[in-house]
Parts: sequence; C-alpha cells; structure tokens
Amino acid sequence: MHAIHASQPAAALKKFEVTCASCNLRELCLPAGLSTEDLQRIENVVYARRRVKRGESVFKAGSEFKAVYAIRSGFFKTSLLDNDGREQVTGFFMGGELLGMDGIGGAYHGTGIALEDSEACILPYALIEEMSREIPALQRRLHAVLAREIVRDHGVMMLLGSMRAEERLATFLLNLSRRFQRRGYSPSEFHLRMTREEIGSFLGLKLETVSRLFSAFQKDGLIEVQQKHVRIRDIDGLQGVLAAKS
Amino acid sequence: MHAIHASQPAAALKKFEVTCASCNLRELCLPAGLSTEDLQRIENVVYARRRVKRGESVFKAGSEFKAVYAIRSGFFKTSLLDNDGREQVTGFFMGGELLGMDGIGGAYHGTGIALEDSEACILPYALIEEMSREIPALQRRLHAVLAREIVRDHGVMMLLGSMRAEERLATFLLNLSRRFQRRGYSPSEFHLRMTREEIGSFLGLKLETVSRLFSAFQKDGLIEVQQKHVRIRDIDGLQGVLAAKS
DNA sequence: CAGCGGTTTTGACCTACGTCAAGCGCCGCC
DNA sequence: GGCGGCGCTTGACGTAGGTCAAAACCGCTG
Repeated sequence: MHAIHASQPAAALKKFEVTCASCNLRELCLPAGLSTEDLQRIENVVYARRRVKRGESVFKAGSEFKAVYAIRSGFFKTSLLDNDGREQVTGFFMGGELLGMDGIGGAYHGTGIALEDSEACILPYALIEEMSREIPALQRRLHAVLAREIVRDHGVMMLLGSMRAEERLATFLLNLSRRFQRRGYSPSEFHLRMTREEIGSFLGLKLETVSRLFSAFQKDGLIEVQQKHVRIRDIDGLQGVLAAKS
Repeated sequence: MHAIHASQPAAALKKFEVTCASCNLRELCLPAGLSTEDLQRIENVVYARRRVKRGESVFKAGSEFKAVYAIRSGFFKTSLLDNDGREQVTGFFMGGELLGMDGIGGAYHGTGIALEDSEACILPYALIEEMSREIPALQRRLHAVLAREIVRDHGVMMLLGSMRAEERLATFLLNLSRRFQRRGYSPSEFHLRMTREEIGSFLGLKLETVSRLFSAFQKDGLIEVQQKHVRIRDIDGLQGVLAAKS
C-alpha cells in the first residue's frame, strides 16, 4: 500500500495517525484518567504505531529495551523460552493493554508475539520517564500499570500453584470474558485467538487436557465450543467450578 | 526496652537510627547506584524502620497502600489467600529486597509476613513518588525494581507451569544459594526459615513431596538436610537436575 | 526434664493429569 | 476443488505427585 511498507515490512510506522485523545481505548490504556490538558502533553510520546502480522514479534527476549507497547488492535501473547526450548506463555493481551514492561532497565526478558494481525502504539521509554517526571498523573498511572502487572502475575501464580485443571480453565474463560466485556465485545461469545497448546502452556496443562476440559464443560452445559469459537452458556456454573470441589 | 515499644508493640518505630548511606545493604536495595549526593537527598524518605516479630505481618491484603518496605534484616514471605482459604506463597524475601509493591495505587493485594524476627525500613510511597520526580536516578531505580519483580514473577510462572517437582526444588535451592551469597553469607550452607508447607505452597507442591525430594537429593549426594539446615554438597549436580530429564 | 504441639519423615495407596496414538476437520494452497 | 498439513478431539494406558496415616523429631513451656 504505502511505500513505507515495502521498505519496512516488519515494522511499518505510521505517524500521528491516531491520537490518544481520540482513541477509544484511552480509558483502558496508559493515559487512563489523565486530564485533557495532560493528554495533549503526552501526545508526542505516542509518536508512532506499528503493524504486526500474525506470528510476528513486537519485541524479542534478550534484545535491547527501548519502548513499551500499547495494543491498539489485535491480540498478543508473551512467552519465555526455557533452556531446553520449552515455551512458557506468560500472558495473553488485548486492546489497551501494555506489553514489554519486563524489559525496563535493560533487555526484554520475554517475547511478545501477535496472535492475529495487530497494531501497537510504540511508547519510547525514555520519553515516558521524562514526561512522568513532569506530569504526576502520568507517573501515578505508570506505576499503577506496573503494579497491575505484578498483581496479575501473582494471580497466575495462584492459578498455577494451587488450582486444579478445571478451575484453571474456568478462571481463564471468566477472565477473557470480563476483558472482552470491558472492551465492548460480548462477554459470552468470543473467538479464541490462541491454540489449545498455548492455552495449555499458560495454564500449566497439556493441550489434550485443555481439549478434554472444553469437551467436559460443553457436556455439562457450561459452554459451547467449536474449535476456536466459544459461547458461555452458564457463567454462574463456570464460577461454580471455582467454588466447588475445594 | 524503649517506652515506644510498650505503647506500639506491633509497630515500633525508630527514627533516623540508620541512614541509607551507612547501610550495608544499600547496593541491593532501592538506592543502589545512587550518587552520594542523591543518597543524601533521599535520606528523609527512609524516615522510620519497623520491627516485625516472627509471624507478624508488615502489611495485610486489602489494607490501604501507603508504603513499600525494604528489608533491613530478617526474612519474609508474601502470600495470597484463596476464596476457600488456600494459601499461595508468592515469594520469599531477604535483606535489601522490597516488599509491598503489589499495593501501588490502591490496596495491598497480598500479605507480607515475617518468618523470623525482622526489621524493615518504611518507604512512604507518596515521598518516593515525589523524590523520584526530582531525582531521575531514583526514578530509574524504582522502575527497575518494579520490573525486576515482574521478571521474577515470570520466572516463577515458568517454574510452576513447566517444571517437574525436582526441577522446582533444585531451582529454589539454587536461587536461595545465590541470594545468600550476594549478601555475604555462605552459598552452600544456610538455614531455611520457612516450613516444608510454605516451600510447597510456593513451588506448587505438597509438603510431603517437598520432604521426599529433600531426602532424595540427600541420597543422591546433592545436599545434606537436617530439618531446616541445608548444606549444598554438589552445586553442579543440582544444576544438572534442571538440564537432565528434559 | 517431662509433656505437648507443631513440623518433618516415610510408607502404602490413589488419582488427576500426562503420554502415546489414531483419526478427523478445517483451512489455505496449488 | 482436491490435497496436505496443522490443529483439535478422543481413547487407552502410564505415572508423578497427591492423599491418608503413622511415627519420629524438635523446640517450648511449665
């Protein structure tokens, strides 16, 4: 399309096409809660976006940290690679969520990969640091976002450390549901962008187990699954999976 | 001892007794890498320390976030409580490490509990925020500390999500060893301050399994254990536990 | 120093989940 | 529009780690 695509296929940049002020994900993203005045001032932080095709990475483990990425559209996973080559998926991310914070102060620790054709806003870290010195509201927000990632991680530890397989999958589905809802999508019907294997890796299970659990949930009337399409039929029932069998 | 102890048994405060500049844990703690000049400026941030007796909490899940805590001496765990009352230990912490960052921007998400009589420096968050606006080096350091916690958490996810029981325990022991070493203690001989159950909770295992693994490692000549006393006899062998059986 | 509660060890048995294997469906490509 | 490959499902079977139980040990307290 544009000439720039031909010369930089892996990192097509688009300048000033969308401002935070006009972005519908604003209230989920880094600038959430900022005054319109402050918003103006940080517009030059978000100086570029980047298209990432399905399967491509936004950043790679070990490479120099320069920016965090705010998801403008699409869906990502982050993962770590074991010495032996085993993958551990550390999270799934969607519009308005921030990626790459594990790199702050050095190199990215994990890798961020698009699970569908996506777009991410590039937030150069040096600029964020600078601006957050001048705009206390941004500083507070940045710290809140970092803390939220820590809290999320602790939740995953709890999931991996002390839940049984069906509790893990129920938690996972309820979490996705809630996040889709906040973004204005149906909380009860959505498309999984990740494979059974990726779900399994994230939940500490094998893909066969994930598949079996999907089937079991369907048999129990909790959900309907057909490949990547999921419909939640009984959200209370799903929540019940967590409470029961303590 | 002091009158203040009698009136505030749970939170004895001691003002200006130790400065960061003279603290031997400085280079592991929040002010690591700061110039002596900057150090001076942040002295008034660390305005108090607090004694915490074994079993007491420094902060509780759900209570209002006011400060992060830097461990001056002793040993802590942080943990989360499930709806059903199941505990998930999210980490163990020792001198120079920071606690309570999961509370930033609201309420503490987990609980921090001393595993032996300990002392922690109280770092009021409002002050840190303010100072880090004025001292870029402090800001950078704060962000690095937050990012390190995220990286640590991802490491735990990998451990819980894709390692087998013996790999988890070996990783755990090697990690403790390294951290003791950095603090000038023996890397090969130390005292576990947590119970088998707490180790198990952290590693996603049951206490019986932890106990059996300790015995197995001992039989294999990797370590010597006697209750809470551990001596690492073959650190390469322990590392080998990770590589092997992929 | 005897008694006691909490912690650890060890054994016997069980089960949730993993492994291995076969077959199917969906989707993109020629 | 048929072919090939990846992803998903399902079954049969194996096993790592959990559960239950008993006994030893350790450090306290009285």
